[in-house]
Amino acid sequence: MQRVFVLFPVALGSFEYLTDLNVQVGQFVKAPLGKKKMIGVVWPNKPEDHFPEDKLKKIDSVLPEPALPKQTIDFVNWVAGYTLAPLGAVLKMALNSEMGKVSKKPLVFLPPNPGHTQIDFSPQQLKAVKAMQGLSGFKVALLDGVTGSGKTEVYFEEIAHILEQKKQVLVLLPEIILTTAWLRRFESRFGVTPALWHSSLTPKQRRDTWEAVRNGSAQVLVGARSALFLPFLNLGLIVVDEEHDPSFKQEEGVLYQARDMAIVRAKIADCPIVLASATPCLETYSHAKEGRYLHLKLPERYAGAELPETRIIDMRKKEKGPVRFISKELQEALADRLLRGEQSLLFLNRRGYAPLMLCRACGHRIQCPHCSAWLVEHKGNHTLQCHHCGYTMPTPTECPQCHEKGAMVACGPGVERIAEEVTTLFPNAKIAQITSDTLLQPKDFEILMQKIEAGELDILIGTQVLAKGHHFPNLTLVGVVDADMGLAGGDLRAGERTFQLLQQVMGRAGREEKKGLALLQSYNPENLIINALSQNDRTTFLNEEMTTRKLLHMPPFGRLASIIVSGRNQLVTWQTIQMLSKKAPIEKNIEILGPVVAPISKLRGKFRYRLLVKTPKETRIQNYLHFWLDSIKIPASVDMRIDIDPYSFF
DNA sequence: AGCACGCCGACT
DNA sequence: GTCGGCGTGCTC
Repeated sequence: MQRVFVLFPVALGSFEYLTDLNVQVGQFVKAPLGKKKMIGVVWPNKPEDHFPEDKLKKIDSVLPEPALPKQTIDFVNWVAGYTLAPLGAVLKMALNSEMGKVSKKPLVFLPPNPGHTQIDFSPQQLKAVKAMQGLSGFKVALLDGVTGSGKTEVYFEEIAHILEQKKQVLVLLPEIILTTAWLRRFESRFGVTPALWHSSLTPKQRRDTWEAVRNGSAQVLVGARSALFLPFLNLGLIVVDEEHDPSFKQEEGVLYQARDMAIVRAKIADCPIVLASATPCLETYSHAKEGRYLHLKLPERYAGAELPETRIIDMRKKEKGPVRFISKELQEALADRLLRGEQSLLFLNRRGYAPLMLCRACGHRIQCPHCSAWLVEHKGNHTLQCHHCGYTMPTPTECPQCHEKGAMVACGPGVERIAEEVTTLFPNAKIAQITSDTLLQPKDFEILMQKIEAGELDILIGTQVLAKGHHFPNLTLVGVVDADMGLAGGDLRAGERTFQLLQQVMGRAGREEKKGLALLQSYNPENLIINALSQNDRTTFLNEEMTTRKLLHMPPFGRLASIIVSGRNQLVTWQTIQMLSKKAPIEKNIEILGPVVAPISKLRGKFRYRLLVKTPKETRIQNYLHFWLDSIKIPASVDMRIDIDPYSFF
């Protein structure tokens, strides 16, 4: 009989068992846990932490499933240690729900052909390709190219290079809905489509893809952030495309930043990692500037296309005629494109018709019953919706408070309202609203893209789903309806996010021979970010932002962790965070900020409060948090979670 | 994460 | 008397 540790895919640590079976670390076993039998993984021993022998249960059986690779085990351990998430919760991300089942007819993944197509590279692209091919072992490279500079083809070349060495490649993309265009490019370069990993795979697809990654038959895998935890056997390259994209930060369950964890994964595999972006995030840019990352620059658009001309429209100036959300200048630019048969894009990052319904008679504002947020009017289906919890109600005809009829007014614009205004201004234009409400499935996206390409649409009006990676050859005008929108709220990354998002959106204009125009409507035209955007001056913005962060010891010049406490009972929840705050150990150079009410103080019926821990860069913030929190008991009705390197301050 | 235990209110 | 609501604590 030997003692072994087993880790299960549930939010717990590893448990000790007895067995007379011959088991190896990484093997899958079935063992009793509570009242149930569960499949877990034999985990490395922790010699210091043994359980009384008479309380140990026995392992039932060893599964014929091949063992989890050692690199995956090391990675799970590392991520749990860094994020302070329960080890088993991290393991869960590395397994699939069908562990132990065998597919009768597994999916077949063909070998991509590295030599399928030869690409004509510009001298700059060629330089980047050569530099990447020179990498050996672990190294981070930032592929820093303006929108339309051909970054994808450059990293495809590195993928081909790694495939020739018979190693596996992982490509992380921010949102899988965008991949149809990407997959087509991959297919034309390599002759086949790669293996895919995302949340809408069927259980069988997950099972088969997982297995194909583990046995090496899937050579290139493209996926969303969770693909990082797949059991690669011989990983030779990771690519993180659009590395600045905020969706790489997982904000539910285990809280982690996939870009940062990808770097750790590459380190464990001792292989290079390429971060690609036109607007690198500040952390990445700073490391590249310091020389810690290889900085590969593609400063020009491919095939001589020029970056769009950009102008700010000062919305403070009063215009004659009716008050509109679309200024005269933007209207004229739209009219001009319609005349020339070119396409336009109007960007507003707000779904629905209006973000607030207000009663003119009594001033009542309609709020979500579960969240501290206004309900958003959606005229399309005559509802009011909460964008935080999904609560929906029919649009009322009278005020719910004072019952005055016809007094409810819509305040502010959403995409639907802009579409309405465009229809009034240009009744003959073919327009489309493009938001996550209208694009429910990848197929919807495909159909839309075909319509755009076929010239069946004149004006696209949409949210950030339009911002990324798309190539619209005939689109020559981008109008940003409210450039100031993202700057409110004052969170650490508001400026950076706005800059990245708007730069990406503006980059959709004029990607081929026709010159593009981008117009930014702003009530704040002197703002540094708006100005940097209008002058296409990324360097000024990044340097200014870096100076500020350095001064405030904010990331990447300091470390942050957020402690979020939530519960249905407001008083108990508040008392809990007060208690936590009072028990924080006093350390030199460590600041505890708060407690504060989270910006959306009530979400899905739970009250939320937050503490922010700020330490110097050199401090291992996890050690401090362990020292502080490990011995503290909090009421079971209150949930506490820790967010290391928080991105959102909700 | 599940699941059971146990303590209070409502109903046959 | 008993059914069942969910707050609390445990799983090697």
